[in-house]
Parts: sequence; structure tokens; C-alpha cells
Amino acid sequence: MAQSDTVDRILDAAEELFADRGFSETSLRMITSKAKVNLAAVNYHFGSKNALIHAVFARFLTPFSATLENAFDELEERCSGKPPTLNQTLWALTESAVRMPQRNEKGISIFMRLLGLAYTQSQGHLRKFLEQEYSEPFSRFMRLLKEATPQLSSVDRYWRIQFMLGATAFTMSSSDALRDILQNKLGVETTVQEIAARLVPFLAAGMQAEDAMLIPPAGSKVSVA
Amino acid sequence: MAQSDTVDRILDAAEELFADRGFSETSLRMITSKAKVNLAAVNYHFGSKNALIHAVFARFLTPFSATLENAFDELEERCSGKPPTLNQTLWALTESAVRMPQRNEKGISIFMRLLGLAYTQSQGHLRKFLEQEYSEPFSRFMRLLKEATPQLSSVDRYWRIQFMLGATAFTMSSSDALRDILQNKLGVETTVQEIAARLVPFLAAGMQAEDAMLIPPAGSKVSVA
DNA sequence: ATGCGCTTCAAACGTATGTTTCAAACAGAC
DNA sequence: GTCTGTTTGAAACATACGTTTGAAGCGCAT
Repeated sequence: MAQSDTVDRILDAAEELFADRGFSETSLRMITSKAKVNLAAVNYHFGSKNALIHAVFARFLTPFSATLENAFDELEERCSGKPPTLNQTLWALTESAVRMPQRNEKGISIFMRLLGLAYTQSQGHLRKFLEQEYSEPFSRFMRLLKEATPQLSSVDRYWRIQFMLGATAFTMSSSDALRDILQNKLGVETTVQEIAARLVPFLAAGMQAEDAMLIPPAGSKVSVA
Repeated sequence: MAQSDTVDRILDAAEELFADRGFSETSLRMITSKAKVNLAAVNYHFGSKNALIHAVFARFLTPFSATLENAFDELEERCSGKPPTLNQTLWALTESAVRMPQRNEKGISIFMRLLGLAYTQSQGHLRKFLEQEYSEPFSRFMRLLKEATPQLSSVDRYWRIQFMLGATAFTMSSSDALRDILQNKLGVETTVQEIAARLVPFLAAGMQAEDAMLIPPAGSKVSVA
């Protein structure tokens, strides 16, 4: 499938296997045999397994960050000065993800799963790579979030952003498994787009929650300094 | 540190290393050298690496599930018939987690991180083990959530529970790092209890969000079947 | 003191991994 | 056709892994 070019075949196979099984659990031999390519081809074309992982991310993250920049540009223009709302910002993000040109029907879920893995698996080299390659759209997203939630203190906002990231990364990183469970338990089919569409309102509501922190229910012993 | 019993030393070292690096990325040799124990001791006492993973989970999950059952009993009794609210249910859970006797100051965050890994890393054997060992408190929590959110459809509720799990596991699993960042950036100290106290309102609000799914903002092309 | 479980130990086993090697095959320019 | 730089191929490399082995050490009842 795809092109018969060795580099692309390796990237396709690696992408899918990484998404399915994680990085350490995927060997170069799995990748090359799935790609129907000689084992040495990976080291020849990419240099090392880590460099292959970077290449897999770069292939979809580079166009995605461009799309995202455009979406943010358009959004800020449409708001003409006023800061975009939280909902608008979150939708801009998810739409950019969903609208990305996909290599195949699994494209978006592989995309999400890889992003989740990047956060979850503590691969030092990966985090470093992502931070220095894609810090700009990330900071911009953070700035938009800040402007969209002026009522929050810096500390509150900080933690709630972590909660959002967590819900997203976690859900997306196991979205296939979760979809399967839902399919078996309730007989419901779900697309990634639907998951995203359910996630956004959840996040927005959580982000804008009234802060009930200081009044836990009666009987609680949790103390807040 | 801890007792000088081999089994416990292995469990302590394994727990910490697993939480830091994941399961596949942690070798038995790392564990045994951290525990200052002979390599063969793991297979002697536990049988295999997978069995060791199970033992690590069992050691904290068994007392925790007992504590949780008690908390739920007490909660349901206090509500005398009426289903507990979402806030009450979530507080019962987080208090049980926070109040668990900790082996050390990192206890709660290791606990969370391991739970997150269990969900995230696609270790088939682990998921099977957890499902058949701890299905009861899990189902009970699910039932309480269901009764506390009768307005949600089963599918909505399912996904929102995943979102909650994700936000919790992710945040708690990296809470040390996140606390440090906050300390450096804003000069604010934070305890795990405070994080929990911020998390619960976020989760409750997300869980009870109005379902804006079908009315994404103008310009959106996300379609929901 | 002896014998008997249980536990520890150093060493090895077999297998799988990422990487390297070097010859063969190939493509395009002259 | 021949040369040149690039790509593929089969094989080997060194290393790391989980697991097994068999002897040594230990505590304790007899």
C-alpha cells in the first residue's frame, strides 16, 4: 500500500506499529518486515531507531503545526482584536487535527494515539525533540487559553490546563481500546471525530468551573492550606 | 530503606522504577540492583516479570479497594437511600486515595502514575489481571457515577468517565514534575491534597457539562453522525 | 552436630534487540 | 559499455534481556 518508496514504506509501517504497541515494544524487525524492506534500510535512511521515531512525528506534526497556525490566524482575525473564547480556541485545535489530510482511514486515530504516547511514555529524547521543534504553536495555544480565561488565577489556570492535557492525551492514547470496549459493551460505533466532539464540551466546562475548592462536602478531611 | 525483607525490597524498587519508566523500559536487572538483591530472586519469589508487575499492583490496590468499599458504604449510609451526588462520590474516591497509608512521600503519585500506565501501556496481561481482581469496586464506582448523572446517556457517561480518568491519572502521575514547574514559574507551593481539591471541581463540572456537541461554533465542519 | 527446607548467589542459557559490515544490485551520466 | 554514487541484501556483531541452573549458605527442629 502507499508508495513503493522505501522511506515512506518504513514510515507507514513504523507509524502504525508505534501507535499500536508503543515505541519500545516495536522492534525494527517488526517494522521492516511489515514494510517489506531490508532491516538495514532503517539505519541507512534514518540513522537510528530514535531518529526514525522523530521522523514519524515530524511527518505529521510539521504540516499539523502549519495548519494550526493558520487556524489560529483565521480565528484571531475573525475576532478582530477581541480574544477568542475558550470554546473557539478548543474547536480551532480539534478541527485542525480532524481536518488534516489523512493517509488512510486510521490516520486521525494514529495521530492522536502517537501524541498521547509522546506525552505518556517518558522517552526523554522525544520530549526534547518535540519541545524544540514545535514550541511555537504550543506557546501560542497557551497564550490563547490565558486570554480566554481571564477570570482564573495563574495557578488555577495552570492546573486546569494540565487536567485538559491529561484528559486529552490519555483518552486519545487509548482511544482504540476504549472504542472497542464501548463497541462490545453497548454495541456503539464511535469515530474519533465524535470523541473529540464529546471531549471539547467536557474540557470547556471543567476549565470554567466555579471554584468549589474551599467547600468540600461535610465530613471531608481534606485540608487546603 | 523500608524493611530488609527481599520480597518487599523488590516490590519497592519495582514500583518506583515502573512508575518512573514504564514496564518494558524497566529491566529486572535495574530492579534487582536498585533493591540490592540477586537477579534470580525475582523469578524465585514471583515466578516471572509479569507476575512481579501483578504483585506490585496487588500490594497497593488490594488495601485501596478495601478502603474504597468502606468509604462507599459510609457514603451510601449517610445518604440513606438517596443516591449520593457526583461531588460526594468523587470526594469519597479522592479521600480514600489521599488517606491511604503511604510507604513514603511519593506514595500517592506513584500510585496514580501506575494506574495511568496500566491503562495506557497496552499490556494485555495487566488489563486482564486488574479486571478480574478488582472488578467489584470498579463497577460499584461506575454504578454510583451512573446514579449521580441520570441525565447523561450511557455513551456520554462512558466517555466522560474516560476523560475524568485521564485528567486524574495524567496529572497525578506527573504531579511531582508539575509541582516543580509551578514552584519555579510562579513561586507557589502545592500539596497533592490541593491538587485533588482543584481536580474534583474540574471533573464535576466537565461531567455535568451541557452537551454542546451538536452546535459547534460557526464555520465548523465537524460532523457528528 | 546433623539433616532439612528455604533462600541466596554467581554463572550461564537462549533469544531478541539495535547496529554495522561489505558485497551485490541498481540507476544515470558520459 | 563503463564508471560512479546510491541503494539494497544477507549475514554477522555486540549487547541486553528474561529465565534457568546447581551449588552454597542459612535458620532451626531434632
